[in-house]
Amino acid sequence: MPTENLDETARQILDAASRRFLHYGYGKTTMSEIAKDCNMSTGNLYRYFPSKLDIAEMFVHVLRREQVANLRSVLDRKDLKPREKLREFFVLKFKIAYERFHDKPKAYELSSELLGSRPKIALEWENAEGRVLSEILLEGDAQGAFAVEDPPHTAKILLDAAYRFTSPAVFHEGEFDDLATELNGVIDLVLDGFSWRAARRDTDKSAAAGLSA
Amino acid sequence: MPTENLDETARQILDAASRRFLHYGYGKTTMSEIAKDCNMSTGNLYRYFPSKLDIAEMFVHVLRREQVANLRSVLDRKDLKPREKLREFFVLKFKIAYERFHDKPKAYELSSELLGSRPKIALEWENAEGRVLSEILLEGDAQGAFAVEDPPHTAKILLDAAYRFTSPAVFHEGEFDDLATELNGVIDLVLDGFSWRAARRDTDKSAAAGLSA
DNA sequence: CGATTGAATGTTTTATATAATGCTCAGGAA
DNA sequence: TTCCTGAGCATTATATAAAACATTCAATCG
Repeated sequence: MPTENLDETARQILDAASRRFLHYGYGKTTMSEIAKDCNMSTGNLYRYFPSKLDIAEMFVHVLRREQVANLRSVLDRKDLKPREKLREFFVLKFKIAYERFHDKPKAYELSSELLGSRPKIALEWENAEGRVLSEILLEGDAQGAFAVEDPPHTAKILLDAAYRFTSPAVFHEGEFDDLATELNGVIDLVLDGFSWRAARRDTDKSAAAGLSA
Repeated sequence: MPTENLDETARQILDAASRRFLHYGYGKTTMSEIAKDCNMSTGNLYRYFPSKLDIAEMFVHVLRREQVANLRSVLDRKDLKPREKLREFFVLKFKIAYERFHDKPKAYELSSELLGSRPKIALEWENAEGRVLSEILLEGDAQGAFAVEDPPHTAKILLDAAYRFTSPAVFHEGEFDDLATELNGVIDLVLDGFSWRAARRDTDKSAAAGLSA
């Protein structure tokens, strides 16, 4: 469902719907409003999208794609070492989650509404982020910073450990700084875990070398 | 608000209310039903509890106290080493959370309802659990298994890292085993982090010893 | 023939009326 | 004085009617 191969008309519909979703929210925008914005009838909308919910899905799909691209940009930063990339990944993810809840209430409302009816797409998001994280881990592993046997699995573990700072459930006003501090505490601990594993792998290696020698 | 220094009448009210809460849920039990169960008038209930919500608060207070006592029992297990206690603490916490959602829907409904109106009491629960966890950390630190500068702070970090497995938000049928596996993955990583810190502390010590010698 | 329309349809939201409930308090019983 | 009652008030929940809505499709258009 990439947005590139969208019909011109479909894109027009998506744009009109997006504007209304952001401004008024999902529940408060009607199909006839979208149709009127596009100078067409309601019936014609259904030639391009199976339902209103599918328009919403495409809308958040675009949003999430931007966010994942944003996270992926951490991979390209030459100024960061692997461990710093890992931290930056989660700090950025935390910021994105916070802003989604804090500055874009309508987008947040839309996300929740969508996840209520289409729980599966949350898995897609997790997988997309997991893939980026896996690449960070793989790069770090190659450079000796981490000792990761199974990057996708480890990525999942890490996303679990940071879940509190990305779940929209418990953001309260002013908690931002406290949560950011705690997130860094979690990352510190996790990085120390990787240090241990990397050191263990080194000793195992030299032990094996010693045996074979 | 300990339950011990409760008036006889207050306890009677609490018992009657508890039975109805568990069986019918908070919304579906009325003050006059509770009063009838106690052979008294509705007005009299208010001599012992400020409001219906306060009865509910006392009710879940009792439940949570049992759960915290349950978690604390991990501390006394002679057969477990500190690291195993840490793991057992979180596995047990996970099971409790799962069962609360899975087998006792009414109790869960009550918890959510209460947290909606009294967000602060979630902090009390966290603190109570944090205190137990701090003790585990302190004991492990004394035995050299962990290197914990600030047990309460580290406890908070650990509770954050395990948040996903204790938050009621995303339990879905059948997910239990997968989540349990992932929880153990998180604990593995965290324990490796402690191993690293303990090893670092040892080398620091011997370095200092070497200097002073 | 593919693209579009807009009235018709069944469902969901919303507005309104009605009943039930949480809570108070003036007074009564012990 | 202390404990308790229960009718009364204000609020909240439930049931019902009305309006709005998402979706469909036979008919129209280019």
